[in-house]
Amino acid sequence: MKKRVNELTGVKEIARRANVSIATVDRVLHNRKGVSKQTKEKILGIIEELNYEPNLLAQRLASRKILRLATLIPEISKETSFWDAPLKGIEQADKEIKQFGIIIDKYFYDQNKIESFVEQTKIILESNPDGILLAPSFIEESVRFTDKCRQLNIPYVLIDSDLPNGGSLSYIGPNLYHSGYLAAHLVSYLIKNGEKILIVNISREIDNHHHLLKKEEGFRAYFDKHKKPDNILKIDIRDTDLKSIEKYLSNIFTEHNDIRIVFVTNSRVSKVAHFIDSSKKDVILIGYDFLKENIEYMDKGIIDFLVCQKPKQQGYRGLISLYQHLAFSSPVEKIYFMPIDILTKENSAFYRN
Amino acid sequence: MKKRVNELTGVKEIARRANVSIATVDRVLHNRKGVSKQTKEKILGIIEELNYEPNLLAQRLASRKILRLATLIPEISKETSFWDAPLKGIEQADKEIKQFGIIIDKYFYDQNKIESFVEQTKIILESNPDGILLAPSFIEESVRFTDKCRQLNIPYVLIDSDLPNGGSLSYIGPNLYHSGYLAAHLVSYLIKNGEKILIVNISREIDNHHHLLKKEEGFRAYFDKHKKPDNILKIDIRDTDLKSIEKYLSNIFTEHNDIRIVFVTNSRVSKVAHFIDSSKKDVILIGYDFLKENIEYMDKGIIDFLVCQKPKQQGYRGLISLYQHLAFSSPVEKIYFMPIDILTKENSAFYRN
DNA sequence: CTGATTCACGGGTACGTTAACGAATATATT
DNA sequence: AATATATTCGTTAACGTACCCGTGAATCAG
Repeated sequence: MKKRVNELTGVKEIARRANVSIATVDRVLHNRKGVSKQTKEKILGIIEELNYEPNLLAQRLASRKILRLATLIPEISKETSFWDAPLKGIEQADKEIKQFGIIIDKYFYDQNKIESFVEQTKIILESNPDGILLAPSFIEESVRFTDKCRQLNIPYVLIDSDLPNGGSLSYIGPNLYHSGYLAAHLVSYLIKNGEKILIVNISREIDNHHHLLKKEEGFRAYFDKHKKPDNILKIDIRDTDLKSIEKYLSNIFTEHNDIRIVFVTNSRVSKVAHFIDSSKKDVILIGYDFLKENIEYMDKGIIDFLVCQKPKQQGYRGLISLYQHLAFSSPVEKIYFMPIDILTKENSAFYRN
Repeated sequence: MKKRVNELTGVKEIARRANVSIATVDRVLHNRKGVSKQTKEKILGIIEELNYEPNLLAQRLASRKILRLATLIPEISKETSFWDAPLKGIEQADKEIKQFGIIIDKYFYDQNKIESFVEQTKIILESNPDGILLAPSFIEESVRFTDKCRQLNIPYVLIDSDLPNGGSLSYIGPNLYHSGYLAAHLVSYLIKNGEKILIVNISREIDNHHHLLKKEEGFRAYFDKHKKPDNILKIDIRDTDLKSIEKYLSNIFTEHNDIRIVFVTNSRVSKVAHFIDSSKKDVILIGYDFLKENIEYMDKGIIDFLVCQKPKQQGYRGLISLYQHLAFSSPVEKIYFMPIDILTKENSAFYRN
């Protein structure tokens, strides 16, 4: 540890070289008006020459601005604990940037109630935040909301699924199509001739369903492009309670006793696992997401593979992106696809969500 | 954006409540001497009460300390570009924390020359850094070096492989055993009865070899615990040039024409891929690391799976840990195992190293 | 009892940046 | 020409913390 040497950087040095006060340098740096063209260019030249970079610490410290960010994601329901992870990411980001003068207000909606979503968006707009992190489950309503945000010049970041209207500061989430494609690729290693594949979609709300269709599309696309297995079955289940699900599954398994691979297009795979487990079927089960209940079935050897896309990171990165954009106007990747992680019994213990 | 409200936090508020000056509060915070027991306790009480957390920005800004960190990793050789990734991580960390008064000096050694390693450690010790990031390829010499560091009270973080003497601030890297175990688990899905597995170790230096043995051990352990495949072959190749490697492989493939799975225990898998490709063998090839040449063979369909452990993150996290420990004495995970990532042709494009 | 030493504490400046406020000069208006 | 208005710039007080230096009081040595 040494004393800091007297470096010749910073606004002070720039001011000295330009024979002006630091206030003038500051004006140029934030290109505010009140500086003659001449001196402005002179200062810009010196900034270039020194390739000055502002001290972020001092910047944030001296800035009396407070940034208020709002997050809107589904509440954690009994049906699925998926949204626990993004929330954790949000909380972590909150903790890290709280000191930097950032206030984060968290809002939640019920994934089964569109009204709750709309209501929360209204509350958020009234609070007039500086930026928004949104998980847009309901497409139409989300489009309306984000259009409004653009009108009001409030930047927003989307996580988990994208919207068709564009204009977000960034999308951070999975490439659904490719995650399905990957799953099919895995399956291609696992399946033998004559065996059947079963695709299982479990979802109540139509909007979320769109999510699943994208994955299914990718899944099928793989087999269209490569050697097609003899038979791909599919079942859509619109109830999310265990009993209904088991009934549907039981039916289709009775009808087809040569199903070898089961691909569940979302995190409800644990419910399918419950059925497979109790009915002692010998199938390979592939599903989505690093949830406690899924991991348990993986450890038991019922679920073979889980595809996962770092939901916690999505929340975390989303907020950090907003913060960096607002505080330092740093560039943000417009589309940030999460990696498509493959989990098995043997690497899940090391996974970082 | 609003003005910051007049909050009553910070040393000033503590000082006000305790009827002392901020200097005294500061003394207590850094528990330096010069404060009577009475007032110290009073101040500590108030700190507790407000659950005061120091403003890290102001802390770093006001601190005249400069932290100097040294990194020592293998240089990027023609033989393998593996160390490019950790270096990138180091550079990224450098960029991010440069402003916080951190100077990072990078040192490199030749993985084929122990002397170069020893020499660099000497230079580093002479420079008397505040912390060290080390990739300890040569075990014995590294132990000697780190023992010295502990004597001198210089904290160090290990990446990529751990050392037996303990005492590091943190180990950040793979769990080699489990990565081999995982690979075997994958293989168990892919292999059919009667087919043979070939393990390929390619390494010149004995020390690095230890790395590979750990993976092999994990790999074999899986099959010891589960149904054992009929035949696991193994070949140790001590030359790293393509020609020698191909000769060895050619021999063993001639001898055994029913090898179905090839498991290469490190990143040199691309050289094996070259052989497989040109000799048109139909085998499943599993190897390590997200290197350009490996990805190319994966895209061509020659390499089926790559196991990868975020080498860039290792460099990045290592430095960040050191920084946080030294600057804020924040707690650091003693062992941080990287996730064991499975890459295939279909998810490698989304991978973040 | 005097001088030196130690102890407990406060004053004040610095870190690099922001931005409110106001001064000085130039230009426009009547 | 006198006044009003714009333009261009400097002074200065923050932001929250670190730490040097100085002061007064208590304690100790001789």
